[in-house]
Amino acid sequence: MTDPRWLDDEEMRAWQAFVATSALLERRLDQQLREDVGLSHLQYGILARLSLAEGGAMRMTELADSMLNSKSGLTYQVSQLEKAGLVQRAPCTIDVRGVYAALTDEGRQLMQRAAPGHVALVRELLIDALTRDQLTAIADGLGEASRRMLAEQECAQPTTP
Amino acid sequence: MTDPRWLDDEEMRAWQAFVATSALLERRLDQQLREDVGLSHLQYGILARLSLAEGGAMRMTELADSMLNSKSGLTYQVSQLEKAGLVQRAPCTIDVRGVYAALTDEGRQLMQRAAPGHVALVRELLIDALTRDQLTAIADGLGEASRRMLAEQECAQPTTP
DNA sequence: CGAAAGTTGTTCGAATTCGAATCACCTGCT
DNA sequence: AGCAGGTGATTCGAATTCGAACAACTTTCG
Repeated sequence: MTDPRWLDDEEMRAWQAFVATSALLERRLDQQLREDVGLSHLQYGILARLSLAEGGAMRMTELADSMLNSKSGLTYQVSQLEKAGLVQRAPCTIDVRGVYAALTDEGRQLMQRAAPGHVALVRELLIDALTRDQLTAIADGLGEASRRMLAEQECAQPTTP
Repeated sequence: MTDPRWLDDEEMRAWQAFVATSALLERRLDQQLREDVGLSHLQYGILARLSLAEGGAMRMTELADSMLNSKSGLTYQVSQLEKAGLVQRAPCTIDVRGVYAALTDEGRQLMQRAAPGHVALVRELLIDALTRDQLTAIADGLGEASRRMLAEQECAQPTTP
């Protein structure tokens, strides 16, 4: 536990830019989605993930894992979305404990209304601020970073003495 | 409001990498700080910001603006930090309404204990996953993006007819 | 001066988050 | 079969978040 390598100027610049962008972007996207279609960014994320899934439905845990969220947080949000008629729960036949969250027609329609504006804002605030080279560097670099974190997460090997 | 330019593969790859990294990193840093020194990432951020300030003190609004946080959120967190003895409020002599949040000795000491581990984790999870070129691209690209968002924010020109 | 308008920080209520505990159920092993 | 341990989803309480409303003060300008 010696003195760790501090961040040099360039590293600090990258780190601060990353944190600032992350915070500002999250706030803006959330705000726009709210006044646009009445969804939080997280709720949009859930619906978006479901849109991509086979049949517009996923098991709760699978959905929770694919999002940032904890399982209890997902239970709450899916309940909210269900109240709003955008998602419907369905029992799982293979495993009685299991629950599917399935996109409703209304949910799909809302996504079609929400997506263009959302994508446009992502483009305006982030993508269009980047050169093509920067875009590639970010895709590669952050892709690698997130892959590492995800891989680490799955190594929960129990050491049973 | 025609069909907006969708994201192409490369853009999508960058966007997803960014979102994933942002979420995973935030979670990990928060978790480590909590078990290391009992601070949330936000609280650490507040103390870090104060450390850099002249005399270890800042006005509440200035502090709130420099962080992501809303003013009410800051009031809450500073109260928490004050309870923990890491920060102390002080009245502002120039403006009676004003309040300074000032780092205490204890707060400064805690930061000295917290910083090395925090920096080490930032390095491990993000910095060390990037090549030097990627680091520079991120610093430049995301720096530009965050600068644009901040600039936009300050243009709240009232249109008084 | 002195009223109108803007700032500053806090308080309030509602919504959201998390982790721990819980209950019901599946799986593997003997 | 039957038990031990693991898994899936929910519920609960505590902590945190936000925006709107507020009170106190400052600034601006006629």
